[in-house]
Amino acid sequence: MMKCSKCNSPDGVQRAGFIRGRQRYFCKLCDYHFIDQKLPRTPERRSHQTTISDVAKVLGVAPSTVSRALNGHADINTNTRQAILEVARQLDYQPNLLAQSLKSSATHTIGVVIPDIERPFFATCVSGIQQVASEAGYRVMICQSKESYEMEVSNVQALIASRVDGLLICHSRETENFDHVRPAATRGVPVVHFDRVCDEVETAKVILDDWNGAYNVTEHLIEQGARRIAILAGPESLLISRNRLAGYLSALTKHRLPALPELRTHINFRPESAVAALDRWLALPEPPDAIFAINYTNAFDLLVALKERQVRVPEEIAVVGFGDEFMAAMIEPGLTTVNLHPHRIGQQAARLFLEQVEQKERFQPRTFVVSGDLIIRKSSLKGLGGVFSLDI
Amino acid sequence: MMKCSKCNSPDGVQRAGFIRGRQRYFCKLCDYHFIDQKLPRTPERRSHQTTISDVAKVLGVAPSTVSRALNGHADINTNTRQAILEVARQLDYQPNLLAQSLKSSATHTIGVVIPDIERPFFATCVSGIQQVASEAGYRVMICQSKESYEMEVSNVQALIASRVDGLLICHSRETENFDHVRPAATRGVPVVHFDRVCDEVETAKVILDDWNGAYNVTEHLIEQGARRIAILAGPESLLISRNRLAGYLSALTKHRLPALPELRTHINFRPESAVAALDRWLALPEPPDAIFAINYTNAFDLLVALKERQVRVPEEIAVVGFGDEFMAAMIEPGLTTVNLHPHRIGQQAARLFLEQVEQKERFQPRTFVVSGDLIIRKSSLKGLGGVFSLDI
DNA sequence: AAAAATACCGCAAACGTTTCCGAAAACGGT
DNA sequence: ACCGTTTTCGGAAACGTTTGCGGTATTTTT
Repeated sequence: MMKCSKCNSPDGVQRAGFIRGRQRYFCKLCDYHFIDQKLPRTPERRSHQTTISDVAKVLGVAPSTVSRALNGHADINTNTRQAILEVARQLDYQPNLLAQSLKSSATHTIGVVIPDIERPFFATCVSGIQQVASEAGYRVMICQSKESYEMEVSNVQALIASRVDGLLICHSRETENFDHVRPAATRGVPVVHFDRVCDEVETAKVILDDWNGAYNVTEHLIEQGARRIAILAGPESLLISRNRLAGYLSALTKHRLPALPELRTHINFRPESAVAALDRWLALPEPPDAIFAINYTNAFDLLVALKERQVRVPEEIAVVGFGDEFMAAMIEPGLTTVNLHPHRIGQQAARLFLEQVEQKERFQPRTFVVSGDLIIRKSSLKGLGGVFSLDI
Repeated sequence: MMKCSKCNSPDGVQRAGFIRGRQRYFCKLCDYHFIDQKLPRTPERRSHQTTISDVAKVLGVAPSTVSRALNGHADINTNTRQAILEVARQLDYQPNLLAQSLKSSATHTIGVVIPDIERPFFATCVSGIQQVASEAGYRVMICQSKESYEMEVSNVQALIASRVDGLLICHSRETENFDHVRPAATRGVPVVHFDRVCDEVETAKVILDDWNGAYNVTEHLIEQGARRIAILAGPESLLISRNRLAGYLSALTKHRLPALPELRTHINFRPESAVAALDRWLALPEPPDAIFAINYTNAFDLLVALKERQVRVPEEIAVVGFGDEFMAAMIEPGLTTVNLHPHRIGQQAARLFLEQVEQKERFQPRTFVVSGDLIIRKSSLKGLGGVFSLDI
């Protein structure tokens, strides 16, 4: 018969049902329930990681002493500290960051949400973020929304649940509701917006200087002798679209050129729409002599389509884009664009986060503007077309 | 006088030095040390997150009951469970993943180390990894080695310290020692290599089919009528370089073409070296009629240099690259390349990790080969040059 | 009616740190 | 010898979960 695991005798032991598939017993003498075979408390821990307690045990000191020694606390004797450091080195002790994070509720991790890592602009932003972050001892967790509002929200929630120390986000194109980045939703986790920002929530922001970039690029076209400058703008709802349009219009006004409505088209950035707009312009009695595409991929679409249609660039029509990528220099003719410095944008976003961590409640949300540089290549050099050598 | 905080009387209380800047007292009657003003144990917790205990307290049940209810355990009464779920919803309870991870020693995070996120190939790999990972409920932590061995090692260590569940790595160009990815160093964390793998450590690997890709692209050139096919190879030490060279040589042999030593150049992928090699070839009494650049950026360098030198592509010299990127389709003439499917590579690497997690010790490391597809564009269509329309 | 089984839930020990508080010993000045 | 001081260290609680096992009430079976 079964022996009571307390009094160690079989007297008074009776069965008492099953629990989780195992037979249970009851000792009347001891008034004690028990199971036939207990599991060992720690079943041969797989790949044991050295802990503070292990170090402490070797030296016969308390875990708290080891912790203090490792963290450079003052209250520890120099000899003790040396001994502890030595043992820790020998045992290859590595602090468990999870435990540290749980205790301190700081993960030293920042979450980044971007629409698409495959787009060079965002990849470069991430690179900038990561550089600043890793220099400050932060790790980076990256999520892609793939331009979907739902994915964006779920990414934000996942990052918050992972207890990131901060959230750097560039909204998806679909996003119109921003409740998921409000302090209530992020549980007070600092949020920094970059590139596609939103006004509804008071956060630190990094934006690029759309207005000035568009102004400069338009002015450049005018200086090249263009008088009928078309603009291939994006959706009117988009802030970047509005700002770039405004810069373009200001440059026209400044140089006393009329803003012709037939030379302004809003598209959704799709290649087909860009080509369709081009064909409408080419069919005009007086086609444009320059086109400003506010999206860099559309500028490429135009270059290709113009070549197919045997229109000489820049002599007949100059083309400028917005956003300088590797390709802009490689294509023939080289594309004149504004370098948006995505690396700087990322760096700055990360710096704003660090600032916020340091200043805590004292931090005043502010907006940092990263200005672009005009990069002149062949596609816009009407006057001097062909004279310049390839700019690679 | 100071009152003893135990017997609450000033009798027998005497000062007993300072500790951490604060006056200490000693009550002789109680044999008890104390400080003048104790800190409250929990000084108004900032932004309190709802915990299991909070939910438990509301309902007057034990935290363990709440835990079981939320995790769908069997031992909970339906009414109790409903009530707990309801309260958890009301209090917006979100489990603390840090605590869960600490307990289960599983973070549901995988670490990825790549040379450079700004390179489209790697960005796309990451995208593939992330898609598979997030579908399986894993988060992704990304590090860049920037082609530096030291950074790679420190990235690996940081990820291991963060207790990632797995490590997906593409080595830097500098890396020749692989101790940092050995099981001892990664503390048993599963490692999956992709793209740039190493033979020294027994891990799951995902590689691209360099040999076949090179073979196919070379054969394609031969079919187009090329007979003097030059190869712009990479450093001989690189595995990809050797494999692609071997594929190229096999295609030549298969078609009974001689492998001419003067048409083979090993470079370090630098644009200047590519152009220098080209100029040497053009100076030959009998220049090549096709060039296979095993690196896609070098293929672009060649196209640009050939245009500068007024050499017609593909009529005089055909050019093919390796690795299909956005640009290959955009440039004029379109570049014939092998699509390496970086997205699939990433997906497969993530899948191998998931497999390893599932099978645990039973997992047999295996190597998965992702084969490339030949993408034919204008730059190699010698026979039919100009007939095809732009492939965008 | 006693024994056995079931259903449900609580206690407490972990996971690995950090840190508040107090103890003990050593020290120094009357 | 006494008292105040300093130095150094240990105990234990806490961070928020999960989970093995035991207790109790209720139901079912002999």
